[in-house]
Amino acid sequence: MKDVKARTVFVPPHRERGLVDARIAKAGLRPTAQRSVVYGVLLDNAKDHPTADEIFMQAKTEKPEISMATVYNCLDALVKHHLVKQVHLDRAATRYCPNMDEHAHFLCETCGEVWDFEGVAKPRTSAFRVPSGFTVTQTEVNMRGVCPACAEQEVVR
Amino acid sequence: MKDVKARTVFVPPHRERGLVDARIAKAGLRPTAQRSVVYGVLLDNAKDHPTADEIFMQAKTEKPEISMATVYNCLDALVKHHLVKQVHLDRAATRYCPNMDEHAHFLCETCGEVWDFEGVAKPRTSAFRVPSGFTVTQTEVNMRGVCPACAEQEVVR
DNA sequence: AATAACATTTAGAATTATTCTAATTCAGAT
DNA sequence: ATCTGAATTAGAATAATTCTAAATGTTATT
Repeated sequence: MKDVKARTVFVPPHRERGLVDARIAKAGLRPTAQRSVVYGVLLDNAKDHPTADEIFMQAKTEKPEISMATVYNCLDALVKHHLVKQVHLDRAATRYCPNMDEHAHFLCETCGEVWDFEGVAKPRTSAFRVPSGFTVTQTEVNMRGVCPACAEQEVVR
Repeated sequence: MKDVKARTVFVPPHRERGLVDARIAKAGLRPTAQRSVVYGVLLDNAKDHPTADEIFMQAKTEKPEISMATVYNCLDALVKHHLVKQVHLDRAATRYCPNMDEHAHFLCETCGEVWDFEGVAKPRTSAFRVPSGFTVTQTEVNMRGVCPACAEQEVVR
């Protein structure tokens, strides 16, 4: 539904050398070349919520030998170490999100684009009534509807 | 991870004949035999959040000729007509939920059981900050953690 | 009641995302 | 240098879902 933009092979300027590795190390993971590339790609395309396959295609431009299995391995490791979140919006491929701040996801049902909605209620807020005895470690809020651009289109049509 | 209990072929007493069909019709769908069985199975096992496959297996006990494709067709139709919700908790098979009241889902990461948490904030509440221009038609709240039973086990171990 | 038009169901093939496997490579410790 | 365990790799395997084309069922029309 969406294409990852083409890009030259060198590391983008805003992805500072070492910063990515430092974050990976701090999370308790060994910063291998593959993990750095995968996490870097994700940080560069945070707003796109790419799928494993999209990440794979992009990662290959930086590291042509990387394999799909490795992308999955890396993503799993990053998820397990709380650097990345999985987003499950529909039957389609899992999307990945490096924004660990509290936020919701919005899927436009017309164009398929995914958006971040910042500042939703924290899980501990009174808004959520968690029965006693349950321990909640993660909360995912997914919305669906129509984005402004598609709503505009609809009016015109 | 979970088994649908075996059951005899006759329609369970609490699933009143006609009620299921009436609901389907009211939603704007023709109440075919297959749709009634699928929706009926779902209503009977609402708390289980069954997958398409689990629904298929159960539906076969009532209607042995039913096919998997039909189960998917029926579920899609029921979802489209707002009688049933899809639940996307993880990479695994989509689960289906006939409880259309506002509620959240909780996945126990230890036992895989899914629970309904009633009474969460409605999407329009101030808890969710939806940027202007976006129309939200549906909100899904998914939590994960440990359920009371599994927490108990952990202490014992 | 017969027919046409259309929707639904069916079995099985096809697709797609993800996981698994076994061999290889790599990094850090000795 | 060498050992050891972790990470990576290609490709096969699996599992959920979708697609396809034929058959069946339903409704509206005559």
